[in-house]
Amino acid sequence: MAKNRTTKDKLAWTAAKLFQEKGYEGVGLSEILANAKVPKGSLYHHFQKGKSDLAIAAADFASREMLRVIDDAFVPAPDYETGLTTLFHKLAKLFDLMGKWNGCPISGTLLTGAQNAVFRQLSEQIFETWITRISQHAIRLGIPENEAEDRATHLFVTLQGGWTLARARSSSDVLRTLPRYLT
Amino acid sequence: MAKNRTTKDKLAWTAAKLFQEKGYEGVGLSEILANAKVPKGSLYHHFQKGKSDLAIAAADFASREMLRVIDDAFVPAPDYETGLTTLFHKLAKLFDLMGKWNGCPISGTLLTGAQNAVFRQLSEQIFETWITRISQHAIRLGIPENEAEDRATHLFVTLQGGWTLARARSSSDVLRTLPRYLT
DNA sequence: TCACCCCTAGACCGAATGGTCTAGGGGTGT
DNA sequence: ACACCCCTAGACCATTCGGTCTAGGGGTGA
Repeated sequence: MAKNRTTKDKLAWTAAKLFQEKGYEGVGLSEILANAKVPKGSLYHHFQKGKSDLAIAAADFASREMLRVIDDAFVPAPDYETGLTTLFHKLAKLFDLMGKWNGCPISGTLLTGAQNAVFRQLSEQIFETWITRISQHAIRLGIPENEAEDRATHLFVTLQGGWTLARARSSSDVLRTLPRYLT
Repeated sequence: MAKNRTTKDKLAWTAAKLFQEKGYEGVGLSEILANAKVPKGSLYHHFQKGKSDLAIAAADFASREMLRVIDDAFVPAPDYETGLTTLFHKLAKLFDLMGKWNGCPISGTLLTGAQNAVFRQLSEQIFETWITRISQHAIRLGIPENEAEDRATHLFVTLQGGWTLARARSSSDVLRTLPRYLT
């Protein structure tokens, strides 16, 4: 987790954490403010549109962190399968650390609540970024180019679904068994 | 979709629909009441604990419908692979019908919002019901018993993740390509 | 040292939230 | 025909929601 150097960062970080736990609609501004120990005036100074701008910043924040985890798993890996297995194990550990409750930071923040074209579009863009990144690692690790995108999508889908099941079960075990299906 | 014979059913059905669209926290009581054309007094007569009881009824409702779709796909299938492919195609069609926005009715209703032990537990129970049902079909269609649970879990995870990606992309295409990974 | 301005601080706002409570309409059993 | 009671109906409640606005603290540049 990054640190809260500035007030703006602190807000984005706190919001990301809370949205992931309870979803966009499930968190009130007052709760975010109280957690970040920042007054309302500061929020609206840094994020003119208020809660929705904050959600975008939070999603961006979370996405960058996810990309970091992906890189950490795949960069040192000798092949795609090893990288992927490491990724799932890393995420299982993360899941446990977060109290076995949190959902996907992106769908929890952007795909919850009323239809919002901007949110939906941003979530799509972020997901494609993840898939592309995984795909690049796959190619680098010897997966044929015409297969890589497909493999990456499969991985993403499995991860997304596995996380949901893990959440319902309150157990990260599923996440650790999933690589079996992807090799 | 079942019909709204009684006021109670109408409420559960309307709530299920709305929770699936916007999540538990994203829907107000007043919106449900207006859509169902039912006064508040009736709601609290049929569901003493109010919104949370309504969510439980809605999830139950949605779960039964999902089981029906699963059966519809697998019962006439000659083998597991065919059944599974039919299931994904049926759900893709459903996804399109619902305006390409709705999420999983269970996670949207129960796994959104603040930590709630009852909701979490119910979601787990419902998901396991689905997996068990799929597993039973698998066995009936010739999958070895010691593999069936595993295959069913894999299917569920793929479905759950695929639906999320379909939602972000506003396209049911992914859902149609997923069976490829499951055979 | 002083003026400037970025940012913090929180009081305040109307609207909407989930929930409670009292009345009364209308179908049913006798 | 009457009494009973299930259910509808919606006014009303405190609380919280997201958002606006004015004041002032405090660091920086000249």
